[in-house]
Amino acid sequence: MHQETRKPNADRPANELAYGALVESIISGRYAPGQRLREADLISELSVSRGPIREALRRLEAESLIRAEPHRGYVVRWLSREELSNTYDLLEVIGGLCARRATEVLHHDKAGRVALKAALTELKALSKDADIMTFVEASSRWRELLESLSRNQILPGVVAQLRRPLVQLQIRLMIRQRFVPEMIADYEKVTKTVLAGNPKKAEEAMRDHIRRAANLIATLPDNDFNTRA
Amino acid sequence: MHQETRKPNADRPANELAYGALVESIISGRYAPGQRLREADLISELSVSRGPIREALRRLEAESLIRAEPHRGYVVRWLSREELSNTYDLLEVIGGLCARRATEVLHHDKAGRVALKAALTELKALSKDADIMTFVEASSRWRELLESLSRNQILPGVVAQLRRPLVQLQIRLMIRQRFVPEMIADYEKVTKTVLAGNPKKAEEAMRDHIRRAANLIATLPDNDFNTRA
DNA sequence: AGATTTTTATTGTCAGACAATGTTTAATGT
DNA sequence: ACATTAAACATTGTCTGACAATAAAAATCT
Repeated sequence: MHQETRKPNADRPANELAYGALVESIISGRYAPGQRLREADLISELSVSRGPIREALRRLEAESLIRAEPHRGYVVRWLSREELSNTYDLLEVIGGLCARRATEVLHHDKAGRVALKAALTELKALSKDADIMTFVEASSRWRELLESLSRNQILPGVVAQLRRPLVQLQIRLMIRQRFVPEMIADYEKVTKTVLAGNPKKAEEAMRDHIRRAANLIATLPDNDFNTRA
Repeated sequence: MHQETRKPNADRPANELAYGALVESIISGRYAPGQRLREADLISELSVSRGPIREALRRLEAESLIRAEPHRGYVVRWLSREELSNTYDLLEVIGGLCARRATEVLHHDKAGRVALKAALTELKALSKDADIMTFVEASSRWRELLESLSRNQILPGVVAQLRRPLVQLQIRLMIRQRFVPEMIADYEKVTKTVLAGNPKKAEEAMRDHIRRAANLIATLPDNDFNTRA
């Protein structure tokens, strides 16, 4: 019985496919902030039926990547300047916790120290290539490594959720202005402080770094932000 | 045309109804942690069809109140001791931020100061009545007031999400042992410190309070926690 | 008993229909 | 012409029924 594969696409579950495609489209900026999402469009675009699409949309709503307007559909979420600042306030204290814990853990984790150094080396090597996206990805890997070293199973998810609405802004900033050297210096400083083994200082270094990033992003012009809501 | 109300229940959207009912059942403990949720059961229990139920489940999954097991359904999430500790680490730094910011804001917000004092008074009054649930609700109101005073639009949602999996534990703790006086003393101290106007001290007081709460919950016996995963 | 196949239960997906609601356009009254 | 109201339209929300895909349980064979 070697029939053709039928309508239900067997490669990947339709709901995950829809969810993944939507996340991709949103954080890449292909769906502009404020843009309305119509179920009918998504059906034809993704070739899955309403069920999985609606499930994916609810999921994205819960992660506050999109906002639901009853009987009107969903719109891609748009951060106001204030929300951005609020988000960074949270990221700052959470990042501080992450660095502090990682420092404590690394004290007796040689493999971790090696891995962290490697991530930094990779980051510095990439700073010469001009490609922004690969640099952003590498810096994400550095951050995620630090998060995993902090041995807090909840933290990475919280950080990811807080960061999602603002990665587009970060990328836009990097593309328009070349802050890569400053960022590299920051990553290097945090890494060294963490490896030095003083949790308090590591926490402070990470908080400084995040504050600096916040200040940089705040220099973006008004039309990158939601002024209405 | 005064026909009977048809199948589509017009009172409240079915998806919200399902979501609300499920949240209620989970955080109240009516659905025990680890319990499996079958769509068919939920359909007959809530009298809504699969669509809305599945949307609600996806939403709950995104909020990590339940965990999805592909083709096997969902189970009510169960915190391990480690996850509980991790969660409190996050709540501690976030709570500290909240208290610090609220202190700054209250410096020039008389109405806010009055409201905060009122919330504390209510809390102290309720401490005499034995009803645990109303006390827990009042303490939630106190905390939420402080969150709103902190003027961080993102913070309340993050805190709510982190707290959801552990409120049952909190309630269980309060019912088994009478820590209400200690808690009251804590709330009073934090409130006074916040009103005193020193952000640093307020932050520290709140962090101490949350750490104490974490230590109390950690005294619960093993069978309140998930030992396997 | 242990491994292999069949059965069964449940989730995952699709399609079509209609209800509920919000938006736009047309009709109406002044 | 203008504002108000009513009809038409578009889109989401819900229900139903059917079937596919998968995992767990039961039955079968060696």
